[in-house]
Amino acid sequence: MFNKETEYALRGLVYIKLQNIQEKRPGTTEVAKEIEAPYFYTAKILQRLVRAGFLESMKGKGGGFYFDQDKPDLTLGRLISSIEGDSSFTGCGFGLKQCSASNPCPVHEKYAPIREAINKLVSEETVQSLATKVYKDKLQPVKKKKR
Amino acid sequence: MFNKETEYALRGLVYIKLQNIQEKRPGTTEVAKEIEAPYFYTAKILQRLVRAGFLESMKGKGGGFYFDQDKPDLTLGRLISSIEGDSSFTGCGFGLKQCSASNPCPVHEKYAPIREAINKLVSEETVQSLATKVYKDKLQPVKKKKR
DNA sequence: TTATTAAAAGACCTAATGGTCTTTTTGTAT
DNA sequence: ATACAAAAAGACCATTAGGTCTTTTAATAA
Repeated sequence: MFNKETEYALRGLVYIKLQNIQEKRPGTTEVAKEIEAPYFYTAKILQRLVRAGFLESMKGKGGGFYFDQDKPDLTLGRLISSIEGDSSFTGCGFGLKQCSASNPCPVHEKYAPIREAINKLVSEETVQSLATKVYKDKLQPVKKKKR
Repeated sequence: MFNKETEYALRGLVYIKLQNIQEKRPGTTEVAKEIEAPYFYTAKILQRLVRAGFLESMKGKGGGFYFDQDKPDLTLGRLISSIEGDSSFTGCGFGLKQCSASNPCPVHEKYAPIREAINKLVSEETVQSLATKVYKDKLQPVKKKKR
């Protein structure tokens, strides 16, 4: 669905936040292992996220990555479009450029509700909200249905 | 949303079908112009579609591309996954590989209805159904709302 | 104040996608 | 029968995405 960089970024950030909740600051090695991404590539991606201001880092012994609690939560939408551009959300879902009279796009209407749902999802959910969910699931696993 | 090849293929096929309805068989030149894609690249893509059995072609004077009316309609899903692989539809929407207990994917549930809607759309709509819509819209433009 | 640890920077490589062009084959109209 | 028109084949090139590695900078613990 997304490109590799976005996927690694998303997974890495959620993991980092998850560790932060537990008062830990994971480093590149740990993150790369956890998200099953190549070490150097992970390092590069995390660097970019720091430069973009989405993430903080500490050098030296005991260093690692962490989120600034004072900054607002990072929505999936902002993260994704910072990496892939916002064409993923704004463009016509089926890539039929002009939806004009002379060249109408026949999928547009049918795709509209889907695009709306996606936009809702990525503007409501944040890296932090996802990490929190994972954390809660860890503590208290989902109840099984009766059988 | 999709890669270029998929986009050009989709747009090209819809255009070809649209011409077929009007008893015409467009050639590469015409298709490329219409979909605003590079001539040679369009040629290559159409060739692939013919080889894949999605489309027929005629060489020589008066030649061009057309659909075999006896073949079943080509769903968007089949077209897309023949070009991009089916990972676009089957994978977890947010690329968080394992949705297991140890590494749960927190977006999965929220994305599920969206994926379903997409799957429905791409399995119901076909190149032919889209072309027919465009054709009808051409003949009888959408009614404007009162104002 | 120095050794060690970890991120930052940036050069570099590889594979995949996107795109171009020339030559060959095939069909059809005349 | 032949000229012409059009697709088929396939080599080739450019750009981007994905990935690797070495060197540098900065922080901290001892």
